[in-house]
Amino acid sequence: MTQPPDSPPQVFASVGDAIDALRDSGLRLSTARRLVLDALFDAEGPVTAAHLSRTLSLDESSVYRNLELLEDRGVVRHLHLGHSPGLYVLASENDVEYLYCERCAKVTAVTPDRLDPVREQVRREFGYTPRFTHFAIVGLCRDCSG
Amino acid sequence: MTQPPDSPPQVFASVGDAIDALRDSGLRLSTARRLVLDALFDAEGPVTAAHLSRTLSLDESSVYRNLELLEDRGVVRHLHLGHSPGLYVLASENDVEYLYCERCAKVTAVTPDRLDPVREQVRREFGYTPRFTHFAIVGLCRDCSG
DNA sequence: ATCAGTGCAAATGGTTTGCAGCATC
DNA sequence: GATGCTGCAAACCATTTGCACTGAT
Repeated sequence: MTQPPDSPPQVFASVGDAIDALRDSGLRLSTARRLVLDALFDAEGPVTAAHLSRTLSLDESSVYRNLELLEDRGVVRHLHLGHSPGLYVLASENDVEYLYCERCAKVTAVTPDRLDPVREQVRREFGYTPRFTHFAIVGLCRDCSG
Repeated sequence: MTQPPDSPPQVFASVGDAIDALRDSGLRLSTARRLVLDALFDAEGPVTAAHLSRTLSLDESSVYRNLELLEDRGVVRHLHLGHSPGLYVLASENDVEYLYCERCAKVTAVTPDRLDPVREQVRREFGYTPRFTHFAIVGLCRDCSG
């Protein structure tokens, strides 16, 4: 169950910085933790816990525990594209929002400011301020909406 | 896995009509099926399979099988509000779209035409045509967005 | 009498939890 | 040496599937 801003995003320039900060807050730097952080720093985009578990040869429960801990600390966040399992990314100052094609699975990531007009329109019209960082906008991309 | 328009919505004025149509298409009218349809006709809003199973004293697998069958026939559809399990409703000519507050769980249902301007804006700007019938717009309602 | 539809039980996928041992502080 | 973190196993929730039996046609 993930509520809005779990914690303010904590952005670090490198794995080292992130680890320093974590150590300072009284956590240990285990091999698994370092591997997960490394992988997230290197990742192209959001990845699943299963993927991390497989590629890093770590137990899935351990991966989930680390991701949860990092998410609580604001270092990581997760999102859902339609029915997809949780996808994990490093948090960034301005968390990216996603559009997802439910037909061809194409994903487009955009900075929140680009969706602000949409957000504003929904807020004015319906009183809800949408957040597409955690649950993507789901629909059909240009190619699929024929 | 649910793709866009599973089938065009089949709208019936009463349970009887729906059942007639189903029988015509070669299906049997079992007690369980009738109970599920009755319950959906009577329901205030979208309900879970678990809820139907409990209140109707039917096996959950049977409920899921009936819902799936009805969804394939366009009589029923299902949706997700954030992390919620599947919620099932009768299909209607113009399927309602939902806004969901991830803080207080408030739900607002609106007719698609009211969201058309938003849809159009997203389409113009990003090339995606969002469909909020299956995955709701998730964010904060007025009261919760302080 | 046929065979679609049922309940029960077991399997699935994603995620969480309990626990005993290991490794980091 | 204390204890945070690990892997393993088992549990969890939502959903699906296999199967032998039952009941609508």
